[in-house]
Amino acid sequence: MSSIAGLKRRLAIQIKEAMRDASLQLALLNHQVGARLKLRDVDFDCLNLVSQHGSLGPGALAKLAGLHPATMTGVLDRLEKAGWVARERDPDDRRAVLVRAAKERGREVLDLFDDMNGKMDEICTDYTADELALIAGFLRRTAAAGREATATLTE
Amino acid sequence: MSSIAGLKRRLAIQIKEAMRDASLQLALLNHQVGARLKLRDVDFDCLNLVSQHGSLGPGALAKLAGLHPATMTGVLDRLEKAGWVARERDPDDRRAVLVRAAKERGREVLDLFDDMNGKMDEICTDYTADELALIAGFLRRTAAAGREATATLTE
DNA sequence: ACCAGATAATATGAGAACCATACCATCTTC
DNA sequence: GAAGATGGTATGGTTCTCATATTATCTGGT
Repeated sequence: MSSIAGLKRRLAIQIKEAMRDASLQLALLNHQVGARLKLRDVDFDCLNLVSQHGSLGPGALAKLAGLHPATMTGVLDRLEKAGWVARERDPDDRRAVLVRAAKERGREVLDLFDDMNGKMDEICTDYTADELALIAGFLRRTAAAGREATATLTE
Repeated sequence: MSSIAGLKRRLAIQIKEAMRDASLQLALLNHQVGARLKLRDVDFDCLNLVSQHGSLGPGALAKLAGLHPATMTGVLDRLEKAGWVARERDPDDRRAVLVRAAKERGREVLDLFDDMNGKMDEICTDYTADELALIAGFLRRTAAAGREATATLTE
């Protein structure tokens, strides 16, 4: 009943609930930040993917985001017009296009996340270095799990 | 340079990066799960808000989700038609409407998250009860910070 | 080298979504 | 009870999404 295993099971449930809540809240925060930047949610997600992956084609990006390729054309049109990304021709394949994030506007995003970042820093001060490393590892594993679960669902 | 404070600062940055990555991946996972259920991203978010808050009106829901009230009418029309939520009249205020999540379809969602939940359980087995409690607390504080940061941005 | 088929991206057009405004019903205050 | 506030939704114009078709380029087989 109150075995260690049972306790851990309950804690795992709490973690999943808390992660779900955090995920929802961060999505809503993204929505607000995006709104300030005149960015649609899906556009913001795509911009983040481009930032993360460095440089990739519209097709690959559409696959990652779970969007139709034609939809990605529209997303990139908006992002390019607003100066968030640039389309470059792939030197090795003249059909292909490479999307690159424009570095200049990164500061605007950071400013809007400033409040949230400050709060996260405050929270972090309450933990030891070992504890922070533990949490960082957990979050990285969670992100990886999300990536895999998404891939499983799309294949 | 390699003081404890400096180390902690670097770890805090890593945590913020990992959290941002996890948030993006979970958003993409939500997108895939939603797609299987014929749910738009925004509809899924609203459904989660209703599940979380129990019962509330379209107006309050629109405020939480950062949407225009008229948009929420469309969201609720879709959710109601597909049987995800029910609109009930508020007995105390005949203008008002109360939105309630329909319990029946919860299983469908859980099934689609089954893979992700299993992966999270696996990850959790690698931590002690104390560590899990620490992580759960951190996540709850992160969710709260997100809520506050969003509120600050919308006011 | 050439041709057939595959691949990358985008144009087109139909249907749907989003939201500003207007509107109706009901509540609250004086 | 009247005036204004509030909650929700109908309407209509703009924008977005995506299936399909199109164009340009690449690849493999002969």
